Amino acid sequence: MTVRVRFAPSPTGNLHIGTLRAALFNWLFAKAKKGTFVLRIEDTDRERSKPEFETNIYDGLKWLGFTPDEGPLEGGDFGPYRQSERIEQGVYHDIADRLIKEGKAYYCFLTDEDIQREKESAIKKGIPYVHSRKSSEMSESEIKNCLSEGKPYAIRFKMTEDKIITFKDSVRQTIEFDCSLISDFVLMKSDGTPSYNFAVVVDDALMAITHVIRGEDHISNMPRQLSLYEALGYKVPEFAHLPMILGPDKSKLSKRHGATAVTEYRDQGFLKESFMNYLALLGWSPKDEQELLSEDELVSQFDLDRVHKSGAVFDIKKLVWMNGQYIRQISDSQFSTLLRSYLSEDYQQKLSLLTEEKQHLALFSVRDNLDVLSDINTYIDVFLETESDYDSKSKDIVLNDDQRTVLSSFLSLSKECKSSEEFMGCLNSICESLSLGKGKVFKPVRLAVTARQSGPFIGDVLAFFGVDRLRERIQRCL
RNA sequence: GGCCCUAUCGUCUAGGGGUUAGGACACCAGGUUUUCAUCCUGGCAGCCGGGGUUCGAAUCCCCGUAGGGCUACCA
Repeated sequence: MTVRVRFAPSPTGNLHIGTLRAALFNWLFAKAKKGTFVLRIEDTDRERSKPEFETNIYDGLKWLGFTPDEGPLEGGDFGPYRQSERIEQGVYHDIADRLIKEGKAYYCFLTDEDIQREKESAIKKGIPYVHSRKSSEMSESEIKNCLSEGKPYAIRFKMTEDKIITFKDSVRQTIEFDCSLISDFVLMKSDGTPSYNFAVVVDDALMAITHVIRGEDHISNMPRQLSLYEALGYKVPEFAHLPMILGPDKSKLSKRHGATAVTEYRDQGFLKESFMNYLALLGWSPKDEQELLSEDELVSQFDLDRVHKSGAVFDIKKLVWMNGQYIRQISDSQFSTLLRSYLSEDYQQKLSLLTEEKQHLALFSVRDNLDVLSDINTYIDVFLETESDYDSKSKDIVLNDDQRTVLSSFLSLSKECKSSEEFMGCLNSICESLSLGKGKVFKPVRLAVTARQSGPFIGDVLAFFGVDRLRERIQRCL
């Protein structure tokens, strides 16, 4: 049987790290098993679901290349793939009706206040709250009356009592629940939309999902969902519950931690390679100790049996390190194209005025300095600022005698220099002839030439400006 | 409160009866072009606690403790 997995986000917010990691694991599993990766939009929350969030989810998936095999935009044989559209088709309504007829569900006319009162009295008595099931005892004529009066109602599922329900999780071991502790839960809300627990079971079954891979926060829903599978006579899929991704305070990663949309990481200049690689290592580990893994390596090595059980703190520092690794690893042309796209419009404009050679020099001189690609805008300033910008900074430069000596000897020795290598040769020979350490020579040159203490590789900087412009700047400092 | 899950360096993790408990990030020191970096080398640092089982426990079991999740007509 071919594997069918699904990624089922709700468009009630931008795509977040935790959600994306679930997508990644589903996608990796589908690729590894040559299965089908289904995208289902769970937009049953009419209040909070927004089209722009669905777009953001698509943007995030697209960035990493997780193209759904079936989904709202892709289509497929098990559609529609938006729950809102499935509601319109009456999918859930029909099934809920069937459960009522079979006596497995009932109309519930209790108001929020009624339920609140039940809860409070349970707390007072110190016993766990379980829904009272009052409405299920109504006679048929009572029900008809309420219905014809137009009284708002929900449809509740009658939980099996006095039963221990068990399932085997692919990540953990056997987990069991005592059903007598679980309330009759809502199948259809009073607004006619299905609840999460109902919709998820119906859709996973109807979409022939074979493996449900999702966050650990769904474990507590298992007794409800498993009871539904049983009541509906559906085949139960395999379940794998992924550990949570945590913030620095070890609670579930959320906006509180500044957990921004996945697209913001893209916009800052994290590479999709490093983002995917890092995320894969959050909750899963390969057999050997290699940590830098390509997409293909990830796919070929991924398996559910190496998924971890405990939560993992999202460590931006390691992501940054990994991003640097990939920035230095990708091809020159890839680097150049990608990096240019992160340049501000102003810098793009200024850069385009330069020769190819100078553009290349400016872009590649900072490759080792970059953590994220958008950093280019702070580094490249030294190459693109106007002469008057430079002047305003350089006028405060104060040089000592040694530094003046270095600069004058640079002036006389660098006349023939053109390339980065030639300039470095020149600087090194100054070190020797003046018996000075490299820092004593490099520093004043950089200072005089750029009016900065640090910056891109000095050889490239000198080659970029060329002898004439260097001479001009240095003489103004002396 | 009830139910469920989890527990190896600060962080991500390997290891699952006998290991000098391994790697990575971060941090510190040294070396590369005494710039910021990159890169290389070295260092610091860990099995939550208590009981059992066993010749032997970080590893298996139980109990604590801690953290997390769920307890919605959110998903």
